Amino acid sequence: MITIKKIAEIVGVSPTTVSNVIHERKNKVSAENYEKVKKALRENNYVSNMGGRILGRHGSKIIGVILNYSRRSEINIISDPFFNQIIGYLEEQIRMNGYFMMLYTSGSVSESLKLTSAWDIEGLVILGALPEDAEKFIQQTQKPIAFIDTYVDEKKINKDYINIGLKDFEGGYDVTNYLIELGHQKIGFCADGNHLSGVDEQRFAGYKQALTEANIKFHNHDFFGLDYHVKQRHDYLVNLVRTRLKDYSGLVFTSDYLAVDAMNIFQDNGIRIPEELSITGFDHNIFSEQCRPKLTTIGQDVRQKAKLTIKYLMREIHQKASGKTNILLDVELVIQNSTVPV
Amino acid sequence: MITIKKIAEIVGVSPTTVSNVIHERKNKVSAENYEKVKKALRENNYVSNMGGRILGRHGSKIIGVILNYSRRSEINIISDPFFNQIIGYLEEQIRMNGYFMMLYTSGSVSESLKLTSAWDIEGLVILGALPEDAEKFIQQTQKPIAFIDTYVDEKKINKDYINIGLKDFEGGYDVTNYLIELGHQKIGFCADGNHLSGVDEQRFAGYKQALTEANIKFHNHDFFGLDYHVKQRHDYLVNLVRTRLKDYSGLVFTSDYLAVDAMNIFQDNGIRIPEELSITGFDHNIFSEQCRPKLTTIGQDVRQKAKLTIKYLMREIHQKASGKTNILLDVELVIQNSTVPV
DNA sequence: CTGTTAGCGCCTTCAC
DNA sequence: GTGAAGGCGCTAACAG
Repeated sequence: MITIKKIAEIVGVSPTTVSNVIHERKNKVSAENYEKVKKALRENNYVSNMGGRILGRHGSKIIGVILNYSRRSEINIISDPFFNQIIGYLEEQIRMNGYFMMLYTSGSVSESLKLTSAWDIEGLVILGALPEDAEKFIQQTQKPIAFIDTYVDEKKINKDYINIGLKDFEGGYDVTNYLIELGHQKIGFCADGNHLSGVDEQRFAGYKQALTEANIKFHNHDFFGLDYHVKQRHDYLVNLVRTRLKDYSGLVFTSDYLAVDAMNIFQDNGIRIPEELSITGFDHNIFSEQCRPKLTTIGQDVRQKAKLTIKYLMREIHQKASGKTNILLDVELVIQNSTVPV
Repeated sequence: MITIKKIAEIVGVSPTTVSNVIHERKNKVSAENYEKVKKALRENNYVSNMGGRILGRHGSKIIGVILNYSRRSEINIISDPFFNQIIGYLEEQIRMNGYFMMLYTSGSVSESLKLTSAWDIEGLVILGALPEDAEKFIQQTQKPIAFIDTYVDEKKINKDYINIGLKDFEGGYDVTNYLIELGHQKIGFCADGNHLSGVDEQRFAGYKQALTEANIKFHNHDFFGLDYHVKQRHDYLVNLVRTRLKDYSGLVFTSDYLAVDAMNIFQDNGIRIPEELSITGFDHNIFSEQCRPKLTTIGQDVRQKAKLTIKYLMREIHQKASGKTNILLDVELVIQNSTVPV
C-alpha cells in the first residue's frame, strides 16, 4: 500500500505538502508542486489508510446500520422486502455521501454501542428499534442517531435524535375508512403478534379512530394477533375460516406480507376474495403486486425514507443543525382489486 | 473512550501487561495482575480501538461484502429475496466469527479494491460478479476472496479463490426432465435478458441436455429472453399470450421471481395454470410459496451457502488452507402445483 | 514476569 | 510555501 510518506519521497517533497495537496489546500502549495504531487498520487493509485484517520480522530467515515431483530425475526430479516429495499437504498445514499456502511445485526444496545466506539463510527441508523431500546441508544452515546420507523417518547428524552417514519396513524385510518366507504361494517384488524410495535400500534389506533367516527363499535375479538411462526399462523387462519371468519366482510392487515399470506390460506380454503371478503395490506411492496387479486394497500416511498434519513444524519454529523427531528412521511392509499363494495 | 494506557494507569501496571491480559497471554502475567487488569477492563467497559489495530497491521476484522449490480439491477437489489436472505445470513456468520461486515455496492472492480486497501479488509465476499470481473478481482488483490454463484474460468486463473455455487446445470436438467416425464414435449426456456449470466447459462445447458436425451429438438425460438424492465417484460408476455404461447405446454424459468411474475400475467390474460400451461421456477424462495398455484421449483439452501462461504473464507484468512475451492451445492426438485401431466 | 520503546499512517501545529 | 515534530491506540521486540 502506498502512503503519503512514499509519495513524498517519490516527488521529493515533505509529507506535509502531500497532505496539503490531498486536502486541496492550494494556497499552501506552489502550483508546480501541486501538479507534481497530484500526478504522483494518481499514478500510484493512492488510497488513504482509514486506520490512520480513525487514530487521528479525523473521522472514520463509517455509518453503522443496525438491525434490531429481537422480535418478529422470522418475518423481518428473511422475508420482508422492506428491509431489502431500505438497506439497498441506505447503502446507496451513504456511498453517495462518501461514507461507508457497516451492517450489524444485534439484539443488544450495548453490543451495538461497543461497535460504535471501537470503530469511531460517525453516525448510526437504527432499524426496527423498540421505544425502550431507542431511549437507551440516545442516552448512552453522543453520536448522531437516526431511527427509522421508531416511535420515541419525546418527553423522556432531552437529547437530539432523528426519526424518519411514516404517517402510520393516517395509513390505518385511510385504509379502514376506505372499507367503510365501501359499505363494510364488520372489519377486523390483523397484526403480527399480540404485543404491538409502535408502528402497528399507530396503524391500529388509526383503524379504531375510523371505526369510531363511523359509529362502529370495536370489540376486543376484532383484533387478531397472528403468530410469526408460519405453521402456527396458518393453522390459526384455517381454523378461523371454519369458525368466525364469516362474521367479517373486511380485514385490515398491518403488512402486505401478512395480508398475502392470509389471503392465500383463505383462498385455499374456499373463500372467494374479494367477493366474500375484502382484504387490505400495508406497504405497497412487491407482495401486493405479485398476488391475485392485487392488494389494496397503503403505499410508502422507501427510497425517500432512506434519502431523508441520511440527509438529516449528515446534517448532524457536519454540525449544521441540531434539535429533535421527527419526520413522518405521507402515505398513499393504493386501490387495487382485493376490496369491493358490500 | 478508555484506552489501554488509561487502564494501565488505573491498575498501576504497564500497557504491555494490559495488552497481555487482553490477549489472554496468561504465562506472561502474574495471576494477581491478571485479575486486577481483568477487573479494570470490565469495570471501564474497555473496547479496543480498531484504528490502532489497522494501523499496526494486526487485522481490521472487516469482511467486505460487495454487491455487483451492474446488470439486472432492477430485479436484484430491490426485489430479489435471495439477496435479502444471503445478506442476512452472511452478516450472521461474519458476526459469529468475530468479524464485521462492510457492505458495498459497486459496478467497478477498482472502486471495490480501493475500499479493500483503505480499510485493510481481511477478506471479500462477492455476489453476482460476472466472470470477467471475477478474474480482475482475483488478479488484482492478494486478499482472500469468496465468490457466490460465479463461474470462474479455472484455466485462466493461477491464484487461489473460493466459489460457492449451486449445481445449476443439474437444476436445469432436473426440472426440465420432470416436465418431460410428465409428457411435455414443447418446453420453452425463459431467462432474464438475452446475454445469460454464468448461472443461467448452466441452467440453460441443463435444460438443453434434458431435451437432447429425450430426443426433443431445441430451436432458437424456444428461448425467451425477458426484459428486466417490468413494463417492457409485461408487454412482451401479453403479446406472447396472443401469439405463440399456445405452441408450448411447459415453460422453464430461471428464477421464481420471473416465473411468478409471468404466471400472474398469463392468468390475467385467461391462461389457466397448470391446466393449459405448466410452469417451473428456480430458487424455492418466498415467491414460489406465496402464489397460486404454488410453483414447482428447484430448491437451494441459502443459509448453508452463506455458512460455507464464510467458513472457507475464514480458513483462508487464517492461512489454514489454500488452493482453489469450488463447491457446488446440491439442488432439490420441489414439486408443487404449477405442473401437471399433459 | 514487567516495563520501555519504536513504529504503523495521517493530520495539525509551529518554525523557518 | 515548506518541512519537522508530535500524537492518536495498539502491539511486538527487546531489555531488565
